[in-house]
Amino acid sequence: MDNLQGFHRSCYCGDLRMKDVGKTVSLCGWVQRQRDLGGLIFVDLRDRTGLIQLSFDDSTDKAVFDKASSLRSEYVVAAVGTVRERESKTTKIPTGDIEVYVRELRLLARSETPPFEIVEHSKANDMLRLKYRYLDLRRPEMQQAIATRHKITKIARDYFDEQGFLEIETPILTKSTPEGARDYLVPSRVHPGKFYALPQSPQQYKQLLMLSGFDRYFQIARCFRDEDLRADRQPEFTQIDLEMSFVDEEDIMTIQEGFLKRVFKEVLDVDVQTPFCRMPWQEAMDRFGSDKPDLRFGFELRDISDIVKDCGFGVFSGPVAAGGSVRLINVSGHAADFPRKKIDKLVEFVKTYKAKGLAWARLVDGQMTSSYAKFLTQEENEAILARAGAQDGDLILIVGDEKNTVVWAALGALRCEVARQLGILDPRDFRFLWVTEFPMFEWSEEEGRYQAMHHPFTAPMVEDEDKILTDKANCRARAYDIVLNGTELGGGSIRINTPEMQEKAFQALGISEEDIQERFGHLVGAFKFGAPPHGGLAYGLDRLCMLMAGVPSIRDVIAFPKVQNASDLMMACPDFVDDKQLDDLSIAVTRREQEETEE
RNA sequence: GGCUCGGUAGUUCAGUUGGUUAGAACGCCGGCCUGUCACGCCGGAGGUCGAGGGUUCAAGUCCCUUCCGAGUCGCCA
Repeated sequence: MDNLQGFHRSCYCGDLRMKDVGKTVSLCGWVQRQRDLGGLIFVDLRDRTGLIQLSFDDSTDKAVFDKASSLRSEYVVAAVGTVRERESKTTKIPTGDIEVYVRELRLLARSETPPFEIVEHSKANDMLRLKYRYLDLRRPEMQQAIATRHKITKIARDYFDEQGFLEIETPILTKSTPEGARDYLVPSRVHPGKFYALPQSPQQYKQLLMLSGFDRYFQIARCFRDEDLRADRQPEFTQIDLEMSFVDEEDIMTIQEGFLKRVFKEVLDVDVQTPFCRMPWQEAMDRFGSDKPDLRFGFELRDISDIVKDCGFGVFSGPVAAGGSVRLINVSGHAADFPRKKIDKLVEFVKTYKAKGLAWARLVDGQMTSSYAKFLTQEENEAILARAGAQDGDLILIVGDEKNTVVWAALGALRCEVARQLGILDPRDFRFLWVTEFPMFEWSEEEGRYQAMHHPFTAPMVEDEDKILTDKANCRARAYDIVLNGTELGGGSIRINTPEMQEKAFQALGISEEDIQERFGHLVGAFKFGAPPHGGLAYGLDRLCMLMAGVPSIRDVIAFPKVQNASDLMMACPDFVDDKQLDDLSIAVTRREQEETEE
């Protein structure tokens, strides 16, 4: 085994080109592949910039040649040699016109055969890749994704700095706030029985920073939520978190549009048009069945409750009578893409959203086949088709339910599902949208009370202020989400800045005076000392990176992500700890998973 | 917590109505080879079929339980 003494890298592998022919270069990296042709050896050397071919032949020093002969995949080497034009070129790699004819070779580390090949477009399954994440990260697409993430955070820092924002760190050890997601708790030796919580977001700190006069704050903030995972949800994730004083919604949105425009231009060379489209929450639900609509395609929802409310078909008239609705989407021009079998699958699909079923009509060659038409009058059928704007070749899909939330959820998801199945979603087509005028409150079936839809510090819309106690269902908030292609990229609001309004908001949520003091006393107390009008926003950085990198999961843009049960396969954590540690923390464990019996 | 899908050489997969010694490709090891780049040619090693239990003369295959992974509903102020 050799060492690096006296060796200094002169350049990276992937940067070399024809213009470098004749130069002597010193390179380091991993052996991608060795091809031993007998009297001639080729080695593809890889670093984070790409591949370069090293060559060795009968003019090579015997000891160097023999060392090259012993190289295997993922060995770490350093080489000194001359860049020369290849005898036979390839366009498969950017450095395919040249090679480095090696005169000095150092073997710095051997490698066992890796558990999967370190190649682009790896077919190895997720479990294996995550267990050996350090090897997975060697692959070019992972290197690119992590580099893209770096660029995005770099631009965020530059941009917000230029806009006068201060980056301020807030505590990781903080206070549990039972509203919202479950907290990760952290015990402390010096406080038996008491716990810190890891922050779900720096929300209260950043509002206090506004009160302190910092005016414009931002932070690349790690956040923690002990909830179940999804492709776009990890238990620890990163927000680009920001807050501004003396602003309204427009000020905040304008700043964000500037940021997103710049980040898309500099990272992807994509020009996004500003200002972005804006849409009240109610319109988003009525047209798309979702508060994060994907605007890359149509198939918008249409309400047909008025047409079917008195019809003889209980599946339609029932929901309307019960206060719900019947709505449809027209998968225009795609009836031929959805034969009966595929429609049957769609029926099962909507059932996962609690819809009881899916009525449908296909218009093919002037003929309508339908699951429901025979139960309705000709006038009703014609009215439905007219409402759908139906033409030959269209597929109409209808969901009715006594709860509008079910209709929206089912059809909202269905329009995305059919678009996905049709393959019409272009990942390079970026459609931004601000969703505004969110409801202030949301009815919780589980709790049997209204809960804050955003968080309890969100200001009500000025014209709805008097509804906060009297008409909760129709009280709208000064909250906004930034949505991109069906993904909620971020959200924020104008906050309450007076103790009077904050008290009203807590009252509306049914939080007792005692609870207010105990849980939010610090914030309420602070607001007595002159809080400026303020508001802000937080991006899900991981989601932004995911969409910009064009990958299907935020795991692909996080160096060391966790799997669905929130464990880390590489580090094998969480894990049991010594009784001594528990004793120091005054913690008694009452329930534990089956510990694997070893030996 | 629910639903759906998956787990077979190092890897990616195939494996028929339950029936001989569980196959292929890539990778790996050895040999040969001077222009390869998915190098080529010859030879070789490599399996607790996720785990446990059951049915059966016989289980990778059927049944039950369980573990692990993915997607999703609930959940995510």
